[in-house]
Amino acid sequence: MMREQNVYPNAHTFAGVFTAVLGLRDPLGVGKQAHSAAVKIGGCADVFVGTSLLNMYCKLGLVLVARKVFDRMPERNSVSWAAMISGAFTLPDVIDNGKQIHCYAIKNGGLSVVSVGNAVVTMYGKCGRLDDAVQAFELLSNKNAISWSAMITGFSQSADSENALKLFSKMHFSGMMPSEFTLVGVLNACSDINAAGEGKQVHGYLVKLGFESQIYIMTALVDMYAKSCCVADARKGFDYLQEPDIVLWTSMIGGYVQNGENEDALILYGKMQMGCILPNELTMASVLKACSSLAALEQGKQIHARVVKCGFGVEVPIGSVLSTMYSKCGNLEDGNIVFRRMPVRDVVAWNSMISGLSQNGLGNEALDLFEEMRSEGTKPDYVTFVNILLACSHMGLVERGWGYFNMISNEFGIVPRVEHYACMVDLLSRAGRLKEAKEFIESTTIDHGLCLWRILLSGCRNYRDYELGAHAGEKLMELGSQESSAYVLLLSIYTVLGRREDAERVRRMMNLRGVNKDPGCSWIEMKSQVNVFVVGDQMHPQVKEIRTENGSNQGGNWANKYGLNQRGLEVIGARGRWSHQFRDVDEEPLNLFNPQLKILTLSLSKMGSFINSGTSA
DNA sequence: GTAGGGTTAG
Repeated sequence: MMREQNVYPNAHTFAGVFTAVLGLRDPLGVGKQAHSAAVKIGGCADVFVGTSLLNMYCKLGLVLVARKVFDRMPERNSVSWAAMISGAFTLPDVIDNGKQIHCYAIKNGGLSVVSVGNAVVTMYGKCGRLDDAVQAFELLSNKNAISWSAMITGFSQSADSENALKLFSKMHFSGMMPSEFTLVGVLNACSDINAAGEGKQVHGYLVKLGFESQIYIMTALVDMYAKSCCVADARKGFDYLQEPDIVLWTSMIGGYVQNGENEDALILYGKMQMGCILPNELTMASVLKACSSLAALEQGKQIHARVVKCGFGVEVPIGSVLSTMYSKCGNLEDGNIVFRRMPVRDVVAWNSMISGLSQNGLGNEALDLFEEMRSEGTKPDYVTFVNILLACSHMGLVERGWGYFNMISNEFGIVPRVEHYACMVDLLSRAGRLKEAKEFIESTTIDHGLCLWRILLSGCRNYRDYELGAHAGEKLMELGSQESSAYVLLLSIYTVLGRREDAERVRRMMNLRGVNKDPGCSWIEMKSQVNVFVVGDQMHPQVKEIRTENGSNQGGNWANKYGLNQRGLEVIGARGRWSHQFRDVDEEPLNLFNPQLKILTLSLSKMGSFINSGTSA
């Protein structure tokens, strides 16, 4: 408005602008614009303006940029120094210095001032020093809502959600009214432990207090429902607010992705673009993940183009998901290019590329990359080992697999998870060492529910070990499995063995437990069209070519091009699996009226037009 | 003093 009225800003106007942008939702873009405008009129030479600018960059986490500004300042005052110093602290510095300041405050009676005490609680909470935070919290003689919120948020941010909830209930009974900050902390705690029940109670409570139109609260609420697998409830919350901001859009899109509703995620993204809402890096990461899960290469490329247009680059997290997206679509070269171009590669980025290689059948390369990762000093995490063990599994490297399995705890001090045990059972089963796999399952004390037996069962199917298969199948039934494939397999085993009574028992159990047989299906995108294949499917217009040309050894045949195997059902890459959803057990009459399939094909075509219209602009 | 993200999976 000021500029509309032809009043030109002077240097000091910009100082105000730099401070004001920090309150915006997407401060960096506006801040950078203001920065270059200020440079044009030479405003940054002013100590006051320069200090506001470096303060802005510090608050946005861009300490190096702030340092550049600082170094170029012709004049600095105590505020500039303070801003630069506080911006440059790293976490260990903060803890050490925070402790000193804490002592200083105690000595000088500062803690009797509640705001100082609250700051201490917040500081310890943010650093994950919960014991210290609790101590500081309990020492507060007169706690206000901020004190309670600080402590609750501290718990929930340090993944101690149970204590967050306990403290919230204590706060409630003490008669203290919660603020929006309290409720955001509590909702995050609920989503962290998947406590939809508690989350709903908090939801009811906050409606009573009239907080439901507050955008921070609604975002936390949407996230809570999405993380508790109540994506429809999340959507209700999203629709409730008339003007969702980019964070709320991103939460909802991400909520769909987390729940595997990738088509809905892309449709919502299309809608967002129609509303001319600008995405940010986090939005793009979620949307790309949706493309990656769908193996929708064309959509993914378009969104990649948009990422470039927005100037987002291939930093974490976009780089990781882009690399995954290309690898999952069988385009390892581009996946690798993205990976190599990432300026900083964290453990997730390495994991992406390792899994890309292993999924495409390049297990040795995956293991080499793991070594490269270690030599570059990146510490592997538990996902790294899942990928490594899967690579061993694909190549049948049993002994090396054992080596890596032991390495998890021995060399890296990571407690092996169910996933690692599952990989080992998979590795042993695929290698035909079924007895060993069974002994491994029986020897472990880890709480694996059903999954290890299920993996062994499919291994037994591949090697036609009926006896062991029946054992695994019975275990699954005994443990109350709801999965149709286990029952179907067990049924066919007993049929083959002629054990009619047992077969009949399995059938009765299926009816009793209401286990349904869903046909397996896969899909692949070719030239912007999604081809869906269902078990026993003869409906594809080119099904003849798909079925007959496959199996012949001519180079570049349909099998390689379309990634279909002989049965024409399972989507496989040229050198391995990709985009494969369900594997079928026995041939089942085809149900093309399965509502899920309809949704899949229809929504993909719809969303194509949304996205095209969005990116061609 | 508050909200959203990427890597695994039979």
